[in-house]
Amino acid sequence: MKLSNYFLPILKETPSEAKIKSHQLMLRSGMIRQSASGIYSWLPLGFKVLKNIENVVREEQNNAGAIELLMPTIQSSEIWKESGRYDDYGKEMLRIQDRHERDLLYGPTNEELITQIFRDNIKSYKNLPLMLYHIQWKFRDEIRPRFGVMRCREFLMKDTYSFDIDQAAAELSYKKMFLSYLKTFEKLELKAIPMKAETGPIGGDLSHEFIILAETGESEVYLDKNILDIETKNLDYSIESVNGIIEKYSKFYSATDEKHNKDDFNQIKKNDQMHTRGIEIGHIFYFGDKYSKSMNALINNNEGKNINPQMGSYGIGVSRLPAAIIEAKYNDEFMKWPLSITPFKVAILNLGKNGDEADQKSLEFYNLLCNLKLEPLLDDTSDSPSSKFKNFDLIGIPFQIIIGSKLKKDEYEFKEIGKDKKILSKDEIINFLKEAYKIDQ
RNA sequence: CGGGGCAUAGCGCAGCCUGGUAGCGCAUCUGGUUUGGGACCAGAGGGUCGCAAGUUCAAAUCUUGCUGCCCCGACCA
Repeated sequence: MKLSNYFLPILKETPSEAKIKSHQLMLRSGMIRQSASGIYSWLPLGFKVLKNIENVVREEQNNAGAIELLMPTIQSSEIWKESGRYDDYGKEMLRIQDRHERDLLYGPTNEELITQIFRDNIKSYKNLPLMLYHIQWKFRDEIRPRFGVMRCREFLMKDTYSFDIDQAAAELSYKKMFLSYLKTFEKLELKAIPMKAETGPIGGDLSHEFIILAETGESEVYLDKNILDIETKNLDYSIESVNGIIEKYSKFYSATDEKHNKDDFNQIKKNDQMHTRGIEIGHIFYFGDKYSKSMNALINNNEGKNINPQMGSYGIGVSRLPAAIIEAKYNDEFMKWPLSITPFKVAILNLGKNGDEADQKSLEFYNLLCNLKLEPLLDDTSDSPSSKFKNFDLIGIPFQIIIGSKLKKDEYEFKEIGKDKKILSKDEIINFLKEAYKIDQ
């Protein structure tokens, strides 16, 4: 993409309504614009990041054996009346009437709908276990939206639902998701810590929140530092690995303030005690037959008896993640996106003038990178070099190729954000990028 | 919903107290000079001062009501 053809409205100044760095940065770098309190438009740059995150999440759901489908944003009130949540959910649910004065709602979550789909189509234990998920916009009419996309009313969520024949099988599904969450957040370069959680209005008794540490986080958290050292890089979905995963974490103390227990916490060595804040980026629940029972979802077990399947649900706040990642990775001078989700893989800063050598070198390099699927963003505007430097440090594309008039024919300045500039040849840069992004050719 | 604050050009703000021609910086457009860490000169465009009512000869400015937005709290992915 050439910047001269792109839509990237960068703000030099910070809008006064943004109070935390992720919100400020997302506004300044032209990722989002607010439409109403807690409701945002995603501009091209932000949209790319969002879609890339969505894909990382999707890929790992698929690896875990979950199957993607898509349910609507608007739901009928009927099924919510069946489960009893039409009244329980309260004012957070946005209720709508159509022209026939039928009661509809903008879905805040999808347990009812997925249970309906399940009960209408699955009748036998032979079809279990089953994990279904979708990535869809939700609406919760929060009392107080804040912090940009971190806590908004309309948000994109990945929600998975598991159906199993009995509790033991359901716990295995739960552990699978637990593991897939660790892998997902690992790919996003986030250190996510699972913590035992309250189950809230969704109900049930086995539940974990996945939290990343950040001073601006909304939850207070207490933990044993050693939990941060648990290795998540080489996890696989073997039965041993899945079965052991929760135990690995339960060896070390970690809790949000709701579940915090002072006595337990004080048994940790003083040096290992950590009290800080965190951002919740995922939440998983096992809730048994809460919905399958109230909504009369029945399957035949291997004795020919009708039973209610055991269910769980597993959410990841996809639209919250860009902000959470910024909170975790921005260091007051520059932003560097994780390679797995960066909006462009490499930036080319053309410091030359129309038609001069640097300009030509930039275009050639640009075309080459496009052909290699290294998705470059070329700054071909006539802005001053210094303004280009500032803009690109703000946007956070991990690598920059800087092409000015200083260097010889096959010399280019190459910078990885946060590190010193190097002078490299074209081939060296391309090999480096191919390796960084694991592109073979 | 309780408490606090804000609303003037795309963004950041001044003007309001003490009523009388709507301003500054950035951004935008035109022309020119520039070009390695947010360049310079000259010119231009852009506003029902959030909405409504009231007071007044006269309201961005004073009064009342409404709406929107932000912050703190209770609630949450």
